Amino acid sequence: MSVPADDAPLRLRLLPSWLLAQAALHAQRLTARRFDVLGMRRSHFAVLTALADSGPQSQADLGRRLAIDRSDMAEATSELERAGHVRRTRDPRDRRRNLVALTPAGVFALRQLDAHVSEAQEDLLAPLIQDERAELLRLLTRLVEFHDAAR
Amino acid sequence: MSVPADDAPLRLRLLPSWLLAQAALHAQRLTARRFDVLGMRRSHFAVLTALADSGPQSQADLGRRLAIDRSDMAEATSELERAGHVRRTRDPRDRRRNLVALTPAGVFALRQLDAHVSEAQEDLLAPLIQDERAELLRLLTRLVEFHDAAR
DNA sequence: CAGATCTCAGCTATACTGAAATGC
DNA sequence: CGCATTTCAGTATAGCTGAGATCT
Repeated sequence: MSVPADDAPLRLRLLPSWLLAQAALHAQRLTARRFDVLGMRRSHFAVLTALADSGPQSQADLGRRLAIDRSDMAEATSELERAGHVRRTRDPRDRRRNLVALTPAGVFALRQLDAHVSEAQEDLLAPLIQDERAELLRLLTRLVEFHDAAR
Repeated sequence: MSVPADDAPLRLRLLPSWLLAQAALHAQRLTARRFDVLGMRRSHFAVLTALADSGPQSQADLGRRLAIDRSDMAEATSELERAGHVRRTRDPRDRRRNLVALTPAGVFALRQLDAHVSEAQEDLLAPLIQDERAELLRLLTRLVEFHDAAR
């Protein structure tokens, strides 16, 4: 039985950036499958989640919050609108902005997505016990916050 | 000061797959810059490292070791060959196989890459102390090995 | 005027699939 | 024959850039 993690050169196996890339790839495969079934992608889930969390927002705000590019936000929002999951309206107080808001169908879709995403997390973290999961989250959060701030 | 990690919805901030994606993206930005300067990409570095570690190998073996697709391996190998960093020869004992071997220029390039990659790791892990770095490596390795095995 | 927002066209890297040619 | 290896063409996603139109 020969698998990458066993056979990869030691230099790579000990390289944080390589490990992160491999782990993220596994995570992405686990979630992508589920999003696919519902005809969605990660960015759609992120946008719906942000709207449920903080209410109607402009695309620019969503993009900043979710670290999604303005250009990709425009596309994702269009797709969500076409699917009936969000409504886009001109912000009357600043007519440059699109106010994006959840529709009832969007709320429903998000509930389905949440269930699928939770399953994927369980699959992803299967090899770790509770304390290890918490520690991994803590360390990743520390990394992400540090590098987000340094921009 | 508003940055994604502070403002992102709590559901996302606590989502392992999301955190992994964000962390891997930061890691990738840190390494990509350095590879770019040398006209290389991550797969080139991985291939050179595997060849330095275990000697001449077929593309199929390299692909399995490094979790790089056969198709992408063919392209990366061609690019490395064009740059003079590897030599491709038909394996006389199995003429389906390309034996890929490091050239002196490849050894030299790898030394440069190693230095740049090490810098990037330091930048990436800056917010963590030694014990935390070791723990992160341990947890990521556990994750990756588990999911590699489950294929 | 400078600067923010949105949109669109287009680019690159990465991961992956299908099929053909070749050889075991 | 079935199967492995390499190559090529093509697909999809993600991240990103530049430019133009619109608005503050």
